[in-house]
Amino acid sequence: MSRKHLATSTSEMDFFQRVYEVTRLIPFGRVTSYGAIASYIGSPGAARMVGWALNKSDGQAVFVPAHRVVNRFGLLSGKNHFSGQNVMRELLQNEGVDVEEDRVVAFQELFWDPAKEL
DNA sequence: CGTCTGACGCACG
DNA sequence: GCGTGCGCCAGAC
Repeated sequence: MSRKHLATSTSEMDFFQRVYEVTRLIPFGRVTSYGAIASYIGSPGAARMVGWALNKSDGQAVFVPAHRVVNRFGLLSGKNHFSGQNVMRELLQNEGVDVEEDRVVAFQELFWDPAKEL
């Protein structure tokens, strides 16, 4: 059977697709971490892969708000992978997320944990 | 086909 | 309490 058919559950999708799906569910003005996503999709410890997947998210048909994903310290570790130097920061500030020194100021408050919120 | 390298996070000393 | 090492898995060389 073709594995391209519309998946009815996340278990039908591969790692990358799961990353994209969860990332799209991050609410406007909120942020989460690579590790939180990895853990939620059933691959705890595969935080690096989440970053790798988001890097490739550029070519996705549906927009993936990769700028809402930061590392566990709230640092914009992936900002260098956007088209411009401060694109990631601008996108976040555009949503009302305060960023200082490449770091989400109210990270703890704005943190959105898929395991808890979903 | 073996090895290195990541948008990370943790266990261990 | 901090530096070092390694696992996660896929892609580049």
